[in-house]
Formats: sequence, structure tokens, C-alpha cells
Amino acid sequence: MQTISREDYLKAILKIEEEAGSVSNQALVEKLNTRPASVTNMLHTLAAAGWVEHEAYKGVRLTDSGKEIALSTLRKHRLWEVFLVDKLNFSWDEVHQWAEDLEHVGDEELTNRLDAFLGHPAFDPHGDPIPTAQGQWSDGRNLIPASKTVVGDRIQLKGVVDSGESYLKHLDGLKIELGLILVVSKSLDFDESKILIWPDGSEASLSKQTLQNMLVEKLSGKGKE
Amino acid sequence: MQTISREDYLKAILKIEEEAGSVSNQALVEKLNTRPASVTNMLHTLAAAGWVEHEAYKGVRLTDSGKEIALSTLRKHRLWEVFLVDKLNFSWDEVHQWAEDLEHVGDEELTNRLDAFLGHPAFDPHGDPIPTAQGQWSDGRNLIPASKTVVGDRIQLKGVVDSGESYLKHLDGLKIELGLILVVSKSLDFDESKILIWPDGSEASLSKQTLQNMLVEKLSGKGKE
DNA sequence: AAATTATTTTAGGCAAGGCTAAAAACAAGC
DNA sequence: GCTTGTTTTTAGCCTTGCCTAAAATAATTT
Repeated sequence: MQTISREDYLKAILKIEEEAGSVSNQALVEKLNTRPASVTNMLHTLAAAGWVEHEAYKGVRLTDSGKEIALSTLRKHRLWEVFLVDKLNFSWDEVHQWAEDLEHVGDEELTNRLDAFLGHPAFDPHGDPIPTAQGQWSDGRNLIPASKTVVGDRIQLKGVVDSGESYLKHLDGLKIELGLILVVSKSLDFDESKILIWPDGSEASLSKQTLQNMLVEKLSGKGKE
Repeated sequence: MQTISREDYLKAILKIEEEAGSVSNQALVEKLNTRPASVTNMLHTLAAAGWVEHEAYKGVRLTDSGKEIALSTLRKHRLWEVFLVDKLNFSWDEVHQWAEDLEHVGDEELTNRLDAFLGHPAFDPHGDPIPTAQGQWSDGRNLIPASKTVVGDRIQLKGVVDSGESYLKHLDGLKIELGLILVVSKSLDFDESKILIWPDGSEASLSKQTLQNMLVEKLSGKGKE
């Protein structure tokens, strides 16, 4: 049967599969902030339930039924995040922890009604795609990290790689939010930082690290590539 | 620290205190559908946390801090019920189980924002009063069971005693919902049932048991008392 | 008051899911 | 091929909260 902890593991496995291709116990230890022995334990439980295939020392893979649960949990998580931001006016850096709890509440019916109530959003407040009720992974976008842009590019922020609270607060401080359009004005070889121009004409310098975590879309190319 | 189970116990104790004055272990066994030994166990835990005062064989009482947690949990429960009915269009008989989960999510801040989003409702979908953020128990209404009405009374349904699914579905079948205004047309001594008139002129007979569970307000007395 | 019945508590287990410490397996470097 | 270091597993323990069965206490009847 599904429990909170099991859903958390399945979701973590799904995300690591996406990010890294294969899933090591070590990766789960880091993602779930737990100990290696706990991971081994839980993988046995998940394998016994038929949600993952696990061969000792060889890593894990989600089965179809495991993937279904993981996607459903992720869908709920992201829909609740939209709810918290759009309806309760929380900021994008405040919602993760509550969504972490809310994702374990409700069935498909409730989730679909929530989805309809929110207007069938395609992306969550961090720009991550929301799986559909059919488990479709709808990210047909071609986003690139802002660190890969060149002088002259007009770019729009569409997502973030790291949606941890501290990074998001950092962006808040820079008046950077999803949908913001920026122009790359200067690129410094020295430390790979860039100077960007805001729509109001103001400028600021962003570090390499900040840029790497910003997922942007290149708009109508004013860029000199 | 607060856990789901502890919050459930505190909420149950609060409700039994309201309903019955004093709280026996037996009452908790019934309300929480558990075993006597489990109740004794948990009461020790709650007493150790300072949330209840418990003397062996003598019953329990909430302390101030215990009551605060219980009221906050009840508040969350009822606000989420309003959300499910008003925003996600569930019917009043479908929401209890989900609210039972949702009540354990979020802090005061989230709850207050939900409250504001819902327009500061005073009552939940079953007519039960919603405690305020300050823990005020705002039921200044003077409701009576419909079984205590007399012929000629014009009454409005404001709440139910039993908000279990089967009773609510029974009312649904009779086209009875919160806010409905009825007129008592006949009272049968035989089985203490009554015949009532709907606003559209139709009539139906309600059993004693059905009437006892309907909490109504007497409107402008057309009644012959 | 004594006996019966009902309620509550104690005693002892069980399952989930976490942990530490130690052993085993794998991967790399010499 | 051995040695060293990393990763994974095993072994064994802990906590929460549930359970059953039996003992203790209260309440009710006779």
C-alpha cells in the first residue's frame, strides 16, 4: 500500500532518473537527506510492492506502476504549488514545504478537480511542467541555462534548475521572476558573469552560478551569434 | 511534538468535551475507532506533552495548550471542507475524509490565508461553526432539532447533528440542503414523524430520526405555539 | 456488602521506517 | 594482482502508535 514515505521515494527516483539517467542509492541518500541503510531498506519494500526493479549493487529502475505513482505524486505536488501561489498569494520560495505535505492528500478525482479549478496549468510556479492526468510529461520547451547566452540575446526566464529557497530568495532580491525578459548586455570572460538589462532600463551583473540555474528561452533574435 | 495521531486525539477530546461535558476513554475508543489500550497509551503521551491532564480511571481534560492545538486543527478541518465544497464543487457528503488529511497540513499563516481566500466563512458545509484564528468558538446561534418543532413553524436548516456520509446522502435524496426553508404541516403522534412543505409546494414525511439530526432555526413565527 | 459487569490500565508484541556500526562488494590506482 | 577508497548491504537497535490478553479498578445489581 502507498504511504507518504514510499511516495517520496518514488518521486525522488523519478526525478533522479530524469536528471541523471540512472539512480544510485547514494543519489537517493542526498535527495532524501537520509542514510544509506534506510535507502536499501526502502528499496526492498518498493521492490516487493512491484514499484521498482532493484538488483543489489546495481541501482534501481521504476516499473510502470511505480512510475504512475511517482508521476501522480509529482502532479499533485506541482498543482498544489500553483494553488498556494495563485490563490493564497504565497511567493515561489515559500511553497515547497507545504506542497511536500499536500502532495500526499487526495485521489485522482480531487486532483483533477483542483487542476480544473486552477485552469489546467501547464507549469508550476518554478516553471516545472505539470504531468497531465494521463501521466504525460509535457515539456516540449527548449530551455537553456542563462549562462549559455551571448551578448545581444533577448531572453525570458521560464524556469529554474535549483528551486531551493535560498536561490529563489536570491532571485527575488534581484527582482527576477518567472516571465521576466532580459537582454544580455555584456559577458565577462574573467569570471563568466554577465551584465543584463531589465525592461525598465536598469542593469545588474549576475554571477556564473546564478546564470546556470536560470532556464531561459531565447526570444526573437536580436542576438549577434 | 505534534503528529497526525496526536492532533486527531486532541480534536476528538475537544469534541467530546463539547458534546458530553466529560471525556471517558470509552468515548475516545468510539470516536476514534480504536482500542482501549491505545487510548490509555496516547493519553500518557499527551499528558507528558502537557496537552491534557489525565488521572488514571478519572478521565481527561484539555489544558490551555492542548485546547489551542485542538481548535486550530478543527479550524483547519472546517476551512478545508469549505474549500472542497465551494471551490472544488464536492458535495457536503464527500469532503470529510479529505479534510481529515488536509487538517494536518499547514501552519497558522497558511490557514489564515486560506480563510481569507474563502472569504472568512463562519460555518462549514455542515453548518458547524469555524473557530476563529483567535480560537473563538463563534456559535451564538440558537438551533433546535427539527423534531422539536410544531405544526405551523417555518424553519430553516442550519446544521446537522450527524454529518456522516449516509445521513447526508439521505438528506440529498430528500432534496434537503443547508439553508432550505420548510414549513411544518403535520405532526404524527404515532411515530413522531412530521410532514413538511418545501418552498415549491411539495410535501414529504420525515422520520423522527431524520428530524432529530436536523438543526434548524425558527423563522418569523407563523407557528401556533 | 457481595457479586457481577463494565471500564481502564498494564504487559508484551508487531509493523513501519528511521538510525549506527560493521561487513561485503565494487572501482581505481599502483 | 593487490591495495585503497567508495558504495551498498546486513545486522541489530530505536521510536511511534497500533494491537491482544490479562489484571486491576470502578460501577451496578442483587
